[in-house]
Amino acid sequence: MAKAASKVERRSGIALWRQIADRIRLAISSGEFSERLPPEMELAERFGVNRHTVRGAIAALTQEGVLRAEQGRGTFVKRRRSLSYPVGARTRFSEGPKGQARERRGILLDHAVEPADPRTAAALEIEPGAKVVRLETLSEADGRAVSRATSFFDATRFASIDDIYAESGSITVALKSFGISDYFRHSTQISARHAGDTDLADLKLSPGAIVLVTVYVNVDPDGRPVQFAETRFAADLVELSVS
Amino acid sequence: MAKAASKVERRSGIALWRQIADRIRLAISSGEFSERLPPEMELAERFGVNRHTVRGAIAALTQEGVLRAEQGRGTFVKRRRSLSYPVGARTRFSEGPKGQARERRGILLDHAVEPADPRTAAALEIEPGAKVVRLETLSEADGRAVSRATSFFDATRFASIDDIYAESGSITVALKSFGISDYFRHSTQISARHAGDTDLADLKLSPGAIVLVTVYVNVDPDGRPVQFAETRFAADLVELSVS
DNA sequence: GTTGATTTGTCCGTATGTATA
DNA sequence: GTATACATACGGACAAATCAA
Repeated sequence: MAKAASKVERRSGIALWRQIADRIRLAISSGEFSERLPPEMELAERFGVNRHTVRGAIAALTQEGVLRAEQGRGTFVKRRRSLSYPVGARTRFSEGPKGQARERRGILLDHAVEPADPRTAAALEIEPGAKVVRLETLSEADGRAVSRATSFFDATRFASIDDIYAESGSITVALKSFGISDYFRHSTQISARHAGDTDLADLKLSPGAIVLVTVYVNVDPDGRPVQFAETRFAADLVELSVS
Repeated sequence: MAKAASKVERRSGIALWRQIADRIRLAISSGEFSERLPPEMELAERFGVNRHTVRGAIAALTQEGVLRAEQGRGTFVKRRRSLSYPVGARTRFSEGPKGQARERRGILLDHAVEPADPRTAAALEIEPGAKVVRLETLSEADGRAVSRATSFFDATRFASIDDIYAESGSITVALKSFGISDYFRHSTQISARHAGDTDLADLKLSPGAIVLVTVYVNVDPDGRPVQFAETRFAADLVELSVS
């Protein structure tokens, strides 16, 4: 790839230090800065700004846990392996990040029984307005929040699925207790957008952060829909893998 | 979904008017504002800011082509359908957006023959440093730039593939002229990040925009890799569909 | 061990942009 | 439109830590 042209835009509504922070984060993820960052003066010259402005960007990234600055030595990139989640017919989150054996848990943030909106009803193949259970869940890997999900289940089939999820922290286990020993991913829609307020807070992201959004339906072996859900992944931590 | 909590953050490095512009864009894409925006005063109250700040946000979105303000009548949402691209074993871009029949074309921006870096060599199963053809391409649907791709081909097998792509605007057609009548998607990695400078320019995006990134290998019927590529989609225009 | 070069950390002051009233 | 408060960006200077000659 060509080296990035040093174009930071003024009066764009985004502070220079934040634009530069984003650029540095990008350069790290693209492997341009692998271990150590260039000195502040060099970065300032490259981006065409004052050294203090670069320091602002570095301070933000340090706060974010991306960088670690050491007086007199330099600024270093904190190593953070990216997680790869599989997406396909046999996708289930309990499998977690592919390959990497990691400590993983699901946390129930909130739950409610409510009437299904038209889109949810269509996905679950029930009457619009029929009662559904909504679960708001958070998934952590190695103590780091990686995804936030909103799931819907038919309330007549899966009453009190919230209790079982709260205990087990696993959709797979929860469904098993309702006699669903196996299930399949019917379809997955993938998009990306800026994180909203609640995701920003729950996933501990900084403003402007990106979430990878998957919207999907899981069906039982008979092809009956059991779960309609939207999962939002912190895009700087995970990638999705289709095979 | 719950109504968005009105929390715009100060001293976050992002001007309030831009945060609000992002929120409005989000509300539009989630269908909350489908046709007409609420009055400026109502928005100001909702986000907890001054009316002038909301006007700044609306001005930016109007400039961006998302909104259209009419004197005395209100502010209206310019309709823009989102494109859905399939991802799977039989994925090829010439199929284009699923379902929607649209005018679609591929444009060759640049090409070069160069030694393969280790990652490319591994993906194409050739010796590191062996010559590869690199194609930089842009895809448009209905005259709107939707994706930017960087592709690599083994230069000994696919010499002058650039010429054929430039003529046909299609990878499928180009490969066919080399005797590859059919091919399969071996694997796809999906991630999301802020658009870099060149993508910003080529896809005509505004700073801070998001790209959906797919990295993949296409193989011929014998399982031999033929193409290693990264495609970057404008995230506000497209979603990916795995089935 | 000393010196000098390099690099991050902190202080000053000033000008401009952003947001409110 | 005007006034006020605060955040952003710049420029310079110096202190503190590190490293190598």
